[in-house]
Amino acid sequence: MQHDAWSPPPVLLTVDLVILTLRDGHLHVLLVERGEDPFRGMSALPGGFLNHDGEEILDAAHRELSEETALTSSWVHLEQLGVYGEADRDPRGRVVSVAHLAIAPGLPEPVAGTDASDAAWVPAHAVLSGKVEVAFDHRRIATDGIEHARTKLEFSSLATAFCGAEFTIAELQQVYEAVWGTALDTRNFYRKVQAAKGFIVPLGTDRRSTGGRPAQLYRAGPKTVLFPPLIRPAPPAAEENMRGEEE
Amino acid sequence: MQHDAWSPPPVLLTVDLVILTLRDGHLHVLLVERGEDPFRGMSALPGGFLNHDGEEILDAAHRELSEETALTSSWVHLEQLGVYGEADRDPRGRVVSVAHLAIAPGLPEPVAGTDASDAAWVPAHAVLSGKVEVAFDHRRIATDGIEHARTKLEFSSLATAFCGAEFTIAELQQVYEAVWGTALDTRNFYRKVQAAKGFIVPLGTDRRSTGGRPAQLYRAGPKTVLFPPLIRPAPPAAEENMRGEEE
DNA sequence: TGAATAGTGTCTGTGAGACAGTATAGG
DNA sequence: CCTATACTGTCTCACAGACACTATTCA
Repeated sequence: MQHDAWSPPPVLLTVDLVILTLRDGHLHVLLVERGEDPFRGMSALPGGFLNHDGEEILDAAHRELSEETALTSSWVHLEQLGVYGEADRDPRGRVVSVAHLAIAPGLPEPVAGTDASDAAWVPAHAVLSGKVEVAFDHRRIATDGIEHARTKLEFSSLATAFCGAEFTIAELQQVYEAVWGTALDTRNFYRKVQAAKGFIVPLGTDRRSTGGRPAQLYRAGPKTVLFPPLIRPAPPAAEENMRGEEE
Repeated sequence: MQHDAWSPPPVLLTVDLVILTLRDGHLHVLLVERGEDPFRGMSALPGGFLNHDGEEILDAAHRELSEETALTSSWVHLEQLGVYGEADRDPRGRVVSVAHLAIAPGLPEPVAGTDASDAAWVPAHAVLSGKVEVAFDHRRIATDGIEHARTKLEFSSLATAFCGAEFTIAELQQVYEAVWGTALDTRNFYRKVQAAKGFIVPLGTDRRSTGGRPAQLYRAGPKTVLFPPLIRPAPPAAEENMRGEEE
């Protein structure tokens, strides 16, 4: 942190958001259509520059989030993901982006932000697979964000952020299945979420009917870290290479 | 990432390093004595501003690392930790720091860097407990870095970065014990590290004598993520509150 | 042969996955 | 009573922690 008399080179700081939600049982990412150069007309993650008046980075992320989704801070999970600052990532010059991960309960419809021409929920697999082109290094950022969410579902109560204030265990299971992209055994899932004390707490005998037996309602519990964790099933690996990546 | 005609406020970017190593069986952090204002004479994490010529953030971290420890990039683990950009964290103005975590094998002696008056290995607990005062928000950064390393030891082969190219299982166990601050059962440790295929690979029948039976030498294996992981023993909790933090 | 370090084998309980049936509502 | 959804109980196996002894070198 020490410095000499020479003035260090200033950079421009932006905040970019990987906003995830569940729509019809599938994981979606919010993308906006860029209304300005560079990459005008192309899809990109929502985000923007810091305000002038010494705005905090996290505050800027909250601001962008509410501009894009009309979501209040409550019931939204927001955390820092990492810095993306490669020198050539933005043709305008040295622009360093602080990426954030936001998790929101299913939202009715996207809201066009002030800066963006249009906003839309895009299936996560379309972004991951490259079927949808995105500006800058935003595919990388989105990929990192989704993987971060997948991992964090195992060890934290992050999944409840995809649900509203009240939810059933079946809904919670759908969250895990959608984010992980795998089917889970209902009985084992019930056992495990209830074994992790402090994860979810039952709301009296409340219920909600959809044509079958009413379901118990739960809300998020006080615990942030899950113990025991809900380990993600290993994807079918090519024999003797179970889980574990080469260097 | 969209922007208007107004020019966004530039910020100054620094790179700060949490460099960890093992010395006489204890975890140590490298601190430098600041030679410049602000906080002149106080301890701080090594770091500095980006160079002018479009230097990459990771390159800057490598540069600071070698300036401070005379360590080549090889055998050093270096990864991004996070961004620390609170508006009032630096009295000079808006200075945003990209913190990095570096893990190095035991180094003989610290090397005074170009910018720092002095550099010294400080026991991690002295920094965590607050016994050593550090400048800026560097205690927070160091705390986050150490916790990150502790967690990552469970699921990745990071521990081998604390060792040289060749090491014994006993040495590897000392790494885990020092970083986690707990004693481990030798027999279970042997079983687990050998069960995680690709973690360590034996080097023929090489050996090294220190007065007892020669030990098998190993080197780091190709796998980066450990499966099964080496779960950190839960610290003795106050009954019925085993692992899991309040919100 | 004694000291010092390296390495191994077993038992037991808990948790994870596989699996099938019961319970309660609306029509 | 049929359908649709919510929930529960058991068995088995693999892994984790606790624990004690054997192996190899040097002085």
